[in-house]
Amino acid sequence: MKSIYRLKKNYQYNYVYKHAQSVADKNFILLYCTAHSNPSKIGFSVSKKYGHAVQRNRIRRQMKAAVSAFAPQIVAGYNLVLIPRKKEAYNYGDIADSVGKLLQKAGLTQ
RNA sequence: GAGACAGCCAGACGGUUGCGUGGGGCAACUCACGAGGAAAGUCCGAGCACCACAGAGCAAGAGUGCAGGCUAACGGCCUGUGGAGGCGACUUCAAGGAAAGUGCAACAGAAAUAUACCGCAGCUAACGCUGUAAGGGUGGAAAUGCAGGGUAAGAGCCUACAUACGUCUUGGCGACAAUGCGUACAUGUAAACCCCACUCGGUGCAAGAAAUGAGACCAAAUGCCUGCUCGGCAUCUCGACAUAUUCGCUGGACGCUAUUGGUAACAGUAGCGGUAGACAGAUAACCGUCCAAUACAGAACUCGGCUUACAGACUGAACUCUUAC
RNA sequence: GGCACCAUAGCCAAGUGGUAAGGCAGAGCUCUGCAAAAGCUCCACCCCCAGUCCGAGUCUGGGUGGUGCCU
Repeated sequence: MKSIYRLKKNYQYNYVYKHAQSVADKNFILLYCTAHSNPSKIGFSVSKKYGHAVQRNRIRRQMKAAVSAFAPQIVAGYNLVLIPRKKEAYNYGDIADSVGKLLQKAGLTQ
């Protein structure tokens, strides 16, 4: 997943947090709001409560891999933030399912 | 069979799809490299940068504390000395000074740095007086322990063996050790203040440098150098969505191997190697084979240590004890 | 990334190395016809592990968790 598809700045994250709509299931929370970005940009936020650095890096990489699988289908003009909910370890199949369902539920896939 | 010491590894190989940095190419694309022994804690020591070149004096504060060596330096390491532990191989210790001074030692106990409650012995008709510190009891600590002599009863009062201190000689670079002689006086606490010796300027890459935009304006004050006195330096403010851009940024007191010197830490010489550099921050997803199995854990300026976390293996010298033959 | 600070009962907290003050809350008892108020009593592994000391909440070292500041 190329870095141009990602949110970079703190103000971008703050904007999403303030203006976002959200959808969630037991695994993830997905925040999204309209923006002038084309294609859409996505950021990942993993809390320190989730675990130490190795665990946080692992869940972030798995989220990136799952999102990049859906990347061609995502509608342009949105900024997204994806946040994990569970504290236990994930397996990749569940992550991919959840992300796909959430994107569909939010109406962001073509 | 049970231990003791030293060291090393931290899954490997392959396939498909992807990520970061750098090189090549007009481009499509392609090639190379891509987290650790602790990257962690930030506990010490340095480099580097700015403050003045890191300064002078005074005061205060902080740290270290057996000896010799190693190191760029260190509070680190090595080899010893002494204490403590272990049958032993061996392990371990913030290990100067209590005779410079001050403070503290609750409760218990007769008495806590000075004493005589019970007791023992002598004298006395008795009250009591004198001598004593064997024994009892309290306490973490009560005038060195134990045996013999000695005595009215006792007591280093005397003697042997220990213990502690002082001192001569000898050995050792030294810490110190051994023998002899003398003494038995000095409670503990410095991880209480303190004394002695040595060391320490401050801030940390969010240090700092360059370039760019806007608005003021050339004056005597402001700021900084940890307190004071000197001495000195710099020179406006704001913004860029509180980390704009580029640099700092990775080749070093570097690593590995061999050899020489050294008990060792380490040092010298020769050869070989090229080893992340991001800025929302790169190692992932799926699968196959081997394996008994994969722990602790993710670089953010860089090194040397220390401390803490850690599954499972492996190696060395053949070191100690016990049992059997 | 760097630099500082804190941790004592459910909550707020005091605490010179020598028995852990106090307030609120909670539980029990007294009082009352029943309550409230009042009074009495109870409620602590001083964050954890080592060390120094005769003796650590306090002193020293290490760890855990939390808080603040630095452009």
